[in-house]
Amino acid sequence: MPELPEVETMRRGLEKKLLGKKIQDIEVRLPTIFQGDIESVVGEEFVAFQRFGKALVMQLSNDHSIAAHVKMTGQFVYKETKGTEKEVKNFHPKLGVGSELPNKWTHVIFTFFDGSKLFYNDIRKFGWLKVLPTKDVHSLSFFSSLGPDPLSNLSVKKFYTILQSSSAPVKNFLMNQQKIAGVGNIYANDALFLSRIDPRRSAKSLSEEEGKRLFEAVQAVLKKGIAYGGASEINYINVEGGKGSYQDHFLVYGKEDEACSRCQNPIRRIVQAGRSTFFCPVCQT
DNA sequence: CTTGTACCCTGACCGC
DNA sequence: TGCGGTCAGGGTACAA
Repeated sequence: MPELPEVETMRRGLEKKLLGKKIQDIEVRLPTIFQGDIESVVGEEFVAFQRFGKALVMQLSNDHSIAAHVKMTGQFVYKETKGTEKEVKNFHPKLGVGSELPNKWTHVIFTFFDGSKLFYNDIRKFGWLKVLPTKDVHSLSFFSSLGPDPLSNLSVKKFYTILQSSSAPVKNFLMNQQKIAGVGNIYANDALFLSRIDPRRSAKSLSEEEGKRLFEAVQAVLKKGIAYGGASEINYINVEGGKGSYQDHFLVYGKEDEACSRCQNPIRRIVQAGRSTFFCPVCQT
């Protein structure tokens, strides 16, 4: 579920909590999730946290980085040596994580020299963490094939050019990370609703005006998602163990049969590329 | 080249 | 209460 706004919220949380922290130890409980040499980062400190689409790159003081993708259910949670009452309260048990860490879904534990810890939890084990030289990060196939990020290095003109290169349904286009990076199912649905474009239309069929409308809608929903701290629809939580609230502001996502907020006709659900699409068949054309 | 589909995995949910 | 089946979806491998 984590898409650009959730990962950006994570990035900000990691930056706030971990900048300058020195790694004392990394305990890997599930080797399939963690690749690379731990020894090459022990004793180093975090110097920068970047995000590329839905992926994170945590840079260390010795020219190495830890690249990470949390996929569907990964969580980074930071805790001081002794959890304060407030931290425990913020920790949301309904999201599948109890107040005690580590738990059965904790697969990697970072310990810092000041005694604080960072836990990587992942129910479905789809996520990954990789230690590698910083200069090699963008050679990883995942990063090298990533399209531009709609909130940093993408202009409306470039967006339209990329849009014109694909005959796939525009919904699939938005979710294709090779075209643009960071948009997943929730924000793709909401951006198409906001721009009043039918998700079934071919990407290249959009007029210049529609392309501009869609681009602005994509940026708007992503910014709104970040402003609400992301969507905790399934089990996303932030670095401090708290929830986001964008799920309370979905425009169409998950609203099958509910009245369209614009024209009151029922929202319809269809499946595109194996994913649910929610849209208003009357006012999205 | 593009587009579609199965799969990885587990928890939630539904019907019986 | 519990059991089986289905669904959710990011990315990827592979088929068409």
